[in-house]
Amino acid sequence: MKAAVSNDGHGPAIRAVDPWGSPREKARQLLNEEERARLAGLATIVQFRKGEEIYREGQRADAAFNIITGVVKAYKTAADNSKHITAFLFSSDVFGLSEGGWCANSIKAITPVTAYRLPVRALRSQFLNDPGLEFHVICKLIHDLRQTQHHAFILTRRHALSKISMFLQLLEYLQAVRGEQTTIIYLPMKRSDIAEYLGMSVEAVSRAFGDLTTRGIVKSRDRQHLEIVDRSTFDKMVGDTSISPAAGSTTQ
Amino acid sequence: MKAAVSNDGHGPAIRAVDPWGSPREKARQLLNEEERARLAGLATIVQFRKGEEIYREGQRADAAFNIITGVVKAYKTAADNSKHITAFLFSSDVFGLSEGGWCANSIKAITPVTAYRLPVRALRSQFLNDPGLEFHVICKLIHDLRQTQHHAFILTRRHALSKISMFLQLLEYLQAVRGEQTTIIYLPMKRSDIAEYLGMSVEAVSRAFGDLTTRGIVKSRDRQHLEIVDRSTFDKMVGDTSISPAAGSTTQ
DNA sequence: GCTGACAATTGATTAGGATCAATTGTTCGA
DNA sequence: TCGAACAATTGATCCTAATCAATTGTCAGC
Repeated sequence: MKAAVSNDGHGPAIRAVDPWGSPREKARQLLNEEERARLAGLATIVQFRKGEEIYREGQRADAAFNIITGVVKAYKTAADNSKHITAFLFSSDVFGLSEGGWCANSIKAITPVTAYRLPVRALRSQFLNDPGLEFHVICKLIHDLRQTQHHAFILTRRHALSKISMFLQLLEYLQAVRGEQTTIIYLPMKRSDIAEYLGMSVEAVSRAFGDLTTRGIVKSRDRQHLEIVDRSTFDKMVGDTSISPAAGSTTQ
Repeated sequence: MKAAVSNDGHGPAIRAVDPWGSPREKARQLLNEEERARLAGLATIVQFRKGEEIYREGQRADAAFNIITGVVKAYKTAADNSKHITAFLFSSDVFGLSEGGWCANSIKAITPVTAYRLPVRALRSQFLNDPGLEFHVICKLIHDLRQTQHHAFILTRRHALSKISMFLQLLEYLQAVRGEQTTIIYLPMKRSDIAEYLGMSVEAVSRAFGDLTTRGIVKSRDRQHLEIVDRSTFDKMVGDTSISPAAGSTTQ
């Protein structure tokens, strides 16, 4: 299986301020190398096409997935058929871990995706043998909770520019902890996905990107790749009312 | 210790729609009765005055708390000194459970509070003896995650009325799962707390309550107690674009 | 009961985003 | 390569909530 990302925190070029505290980002990955190895035999590799729905909210969850490459969105569908995106998930993120055995979110691939598929039955038996696994689940949950709290905080921002800036900061940060380059921010998702994640209209998203570009704060190669050129102004947009970093991770 | 709330789900008068799936609300309580009993000797009972800060974000977390009576708010302070309230916690809620050993949020009593105080050292040793405890932590985390996701969803609502209605629905629901009456909704927190929780101005909060009253949807005894009199209209305000319920609880 | 500090409401104005509508840009399969 | 379906942008208008400002209401301590 793919080796755990070597960057376990204070890697080379993490420009992005850590909004959630010390980058204990291994938590994002459910398993460490040893456990991955132990589960390797049980896992199969699966592929999904771009746009493919991996599972639907309310469905029986019969397997958990561990993304190898690609990006996925997790969302809930409201009564009026509008969507609320709860998270974007990237390589080595885990999803489908269910408590009750049902999916709380729908999951859809927004790029082609390769992933390890772990049947819950196998996972369950592994749980009985390996008590340390529970600890990793706890870490993963704490990580998700922290992420979701940060998401909620972004959603409280009044201005479109503020939301978009914080979103870019988030993507940059996630690239950093994945050990990827951070000069160019990769936006695999559609503008409408961003809108649904940030609770704003597509038009507002578009205009916010336009503003950032016009003001010379960012420069975009194409729709999906963008670079922050005026860092200090950018930081001001974000940091204006950004949350003060917490040292650790806590439930509540 | 106080016995676990008898209502473990399908109690008598849960009018409120469950926005998060099956009411597996025991998860809110970290410990079951047996475990409470086992920890009883280690716990001390502590009291906090209204307005008292129980601990501050970034502080070392040397104890976890289990609320007996009273209400508490968890919040983060932004750089510009503005506050973002992440959660309101009620009786039998747990807080202060930390992974890294540091608090991620500040906690302040918004009413007089009585709570069990569990030193982390005692808790830690208990963890070694009792493997089932980890499972309860997982349940608690899943519960918190679900709550926070719902909070994020509320924050995406465009209209003040929608946010306030969903907030009232949430309070009503929480009263129901705590086994309290649900005809009158108790609002222990200040308007400014609600504003900080919902990402809106105090004035907007005030006007939204005014609107609901004027339209005859709610009736308020006093600042802190309010009753929903026109249920169908109320449900329409909420359900307009409310999220469809999920059957279970899942991470992502 | 008074009084001062704080909480909540109410009013007027304004700024920002939602919405509607139309255009341009992109992608992918025939 | 072309064209159709979808994605993104741009423009104009409307509407809501933020903001500023002033008033009223509430409560704790004297």
